[in-house]
Amino acid sequence: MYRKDIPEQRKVQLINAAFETIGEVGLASVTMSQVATQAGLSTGIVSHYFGDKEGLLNATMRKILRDLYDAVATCRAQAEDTPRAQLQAIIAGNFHASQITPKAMRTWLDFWAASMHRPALRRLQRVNDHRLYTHICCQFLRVLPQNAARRSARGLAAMIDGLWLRGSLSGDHFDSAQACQIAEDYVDNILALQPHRAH
Amino acid sequence: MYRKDIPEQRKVQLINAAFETIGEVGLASVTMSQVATQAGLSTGIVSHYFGDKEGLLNATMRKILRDLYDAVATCRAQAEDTPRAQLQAIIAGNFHASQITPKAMRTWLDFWAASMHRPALRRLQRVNDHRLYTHICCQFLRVLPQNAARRSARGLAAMIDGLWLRGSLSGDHFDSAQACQIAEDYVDNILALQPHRAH
Amino acid sequence: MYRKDIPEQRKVQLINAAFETIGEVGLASVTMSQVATQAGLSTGIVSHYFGDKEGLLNATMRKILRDLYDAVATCRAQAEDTPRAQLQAIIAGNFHASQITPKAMRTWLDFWAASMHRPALRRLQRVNDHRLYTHICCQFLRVLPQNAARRSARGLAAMIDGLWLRGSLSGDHFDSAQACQIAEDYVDNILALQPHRAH
Amino acid sequence: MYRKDIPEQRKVQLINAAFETIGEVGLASVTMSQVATQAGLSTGIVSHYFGDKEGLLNATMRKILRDLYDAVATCRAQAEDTPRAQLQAIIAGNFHASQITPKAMRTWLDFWAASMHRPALRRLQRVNDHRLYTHICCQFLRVLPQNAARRSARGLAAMIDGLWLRGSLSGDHFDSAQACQIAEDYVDNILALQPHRAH
DNA sequence: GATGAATGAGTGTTCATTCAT
DNA sequence: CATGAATGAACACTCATTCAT
Repeated sequence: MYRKDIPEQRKVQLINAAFETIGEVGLASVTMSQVATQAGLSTGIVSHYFGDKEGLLNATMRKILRDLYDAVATCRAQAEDTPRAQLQAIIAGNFHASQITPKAMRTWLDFWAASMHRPALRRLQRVNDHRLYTHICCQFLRVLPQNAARRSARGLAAMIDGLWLRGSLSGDHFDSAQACQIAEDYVDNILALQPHRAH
Repeated sequence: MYRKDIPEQRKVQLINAAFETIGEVGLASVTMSQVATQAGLSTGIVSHYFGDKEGLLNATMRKILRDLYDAVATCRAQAEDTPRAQLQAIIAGNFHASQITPKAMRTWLDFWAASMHRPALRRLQRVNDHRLYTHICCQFLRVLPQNAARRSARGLAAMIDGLWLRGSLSGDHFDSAQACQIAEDYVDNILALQPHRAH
Repeated sequence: MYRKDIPEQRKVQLINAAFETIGEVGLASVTMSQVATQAGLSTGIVSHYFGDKEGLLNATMRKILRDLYDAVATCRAQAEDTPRAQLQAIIAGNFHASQITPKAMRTWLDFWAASMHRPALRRLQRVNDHRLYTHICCQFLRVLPQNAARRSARGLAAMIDGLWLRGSLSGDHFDSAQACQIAEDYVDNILALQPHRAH
Repeated sequence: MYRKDIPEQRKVQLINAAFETIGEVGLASVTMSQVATQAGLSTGIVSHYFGDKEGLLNATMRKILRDLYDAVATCRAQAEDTPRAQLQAIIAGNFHASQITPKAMRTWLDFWAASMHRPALRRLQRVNDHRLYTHICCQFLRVLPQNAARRSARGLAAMIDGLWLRGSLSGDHFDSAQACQIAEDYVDNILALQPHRAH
């Protein structure tokens, strides 16, 4: 059991190194040697554990998605179980401190663009996208009819991604509070216009 | 005048070829030979006209931004000069048929990601981003106080980019009408909640 | 006759441009476009007049050798016809102002090295080398027995080329007076040791 | 210790291959593939060990200079410690069998010409040139006043380089004995004219 | 005669991948 | 298990040369 965990540790080590390195130099210019060096390991080890470069990138993207999922899940667990609170938690989770560092945002965007051309990444990306939509939609369905809920969910998901996308361009500081405020206003406007079916 | 236009023709030819090829294989894997072949020209010609690969990519991105600008400008010119109509025109322009083909959307996203790591592209991207925000903000300012106008402009810009970003993932069909609907609802909700300073 | 001289003018123009450009960037990195630009002409013209690059380089080397020959011939014509005076004139001609500019020295050396690998240039170089030796030898033969004259001629020719070679390395300033002094001392020592057969 | 020496072996292997190949085709036309093939290795390995072409050329020039230094040092070690014997040893070392093969001479000259345009090579060349001068000057200073010693040192250094330079042009055979004779005569003439301060 | 747009072979260099140790 | 030396295909880019105008 002790020895069996070494491989797993190596993988984690390499995935973290990949995340760091991609954040620094970009997905387009990252090399396997850079990742190995960052991890303090030898060049051959990457192929040894992940087969090839694509394997490492897939694993890295999975880690990133999981981190986002965890951030959102933590926020939601701490929030009340009302639609408004849950939606605010989802928003807050997506703009969680761990998700809005320049490095994280650049990496995110790099993977998003890469997923256009790499089927394996695309599948991961789609699952994730759909999850955000579904979670939002579930909450809206508690207070809106289906069509309105779906439209609102699409709108909120787009707004979250759009705020993040535009923020990624600025470079150093992402105004998380402002982003949350704008997204929450959107939610509040929608809820305010509804007949009082909920809470 | 006849001879002097040949270079310009070649440049356009190559930029179009670059756009096509990037749309097919992605910015990360496009090669200069591929572009040259697509343009029906020899490999050396690209460096001859654009200096190097970066020069061609910059020119290609400029073309893409100009195309979007033209689409938006055309829509706005055909709309009435009320805030609501102009905002709808901006939305419609951003989801214009020429902008939502899978190829165009993939290319857009590729360039966005690349602009994180290439200063020249970043500058272009920033100018463009700011322009969308400014145009929207101008219209909101006609009916909203400054702070509200700014917040709404950020929200709408984010929503437009987010709808487009999420749509780029789907692959084949982008539901332009639905996207417009969601963005217009956002605008209408904002305008509806305002004291009746405008129309 | 007027029109027939235009081609000749063009050739001279191009050869001068080649000399200038090689002096600046070196024989190894000079391109035909650079030469054409320096001459204020089009790129195609070089092949038109000289066939190919090698043709231009051969012509350029010929010009350089002729310039040196002229410098030496001028000096010799102005000197008395004694062995010592003639040898001093040969020395002076080789270190003539036109021959010891950094540009001229670099170009010289570049052509010398190139002549190791290009038969056409090698032939030119050999003719020139032999001419320096012969001229010197002729003068020594007036005062020395054949063997001694030959040895001395080889020595003086080597010293002249060596002074020039070592001077070419310094970069900006070649101490012409010092070089002449050293070479003349060599001549004087040889003549001083001889039985007084001459003057 | 066994594994650590492999890189060093490869470097030596590649430097030798570079020397051989440059001797055959010239510095101007040598390609990295040619060197790699000559060394029996793959093309990528050169960049792996020397960074780029310039790195390999610098290393190759260093090797050449070191070889000359060793040849001179060996000759001097075997000679008596009198000025005349030491100067003869320096002359002999410069015309040592290993230094006067056509290949070696061509390569030398190629590097000398290249050093005009490449700062890194120029530095090496200057150090080497100065060393020859200094060694000679030290010996002359034992029997001549400072000014005369310096002038004589410049003369002898020039003569050595000039003999070698002119010899490089001949192609196949360099008459080492004749070259030594001429240079030694120069030394003897200088020493003979001196008041009898030395041996 | 003269142009300069176009070619395409050839270069240095990078890097994922392999495999003997 | 792990290493890192070695590979070689692929790339961007250069430039002498050609040829339609």
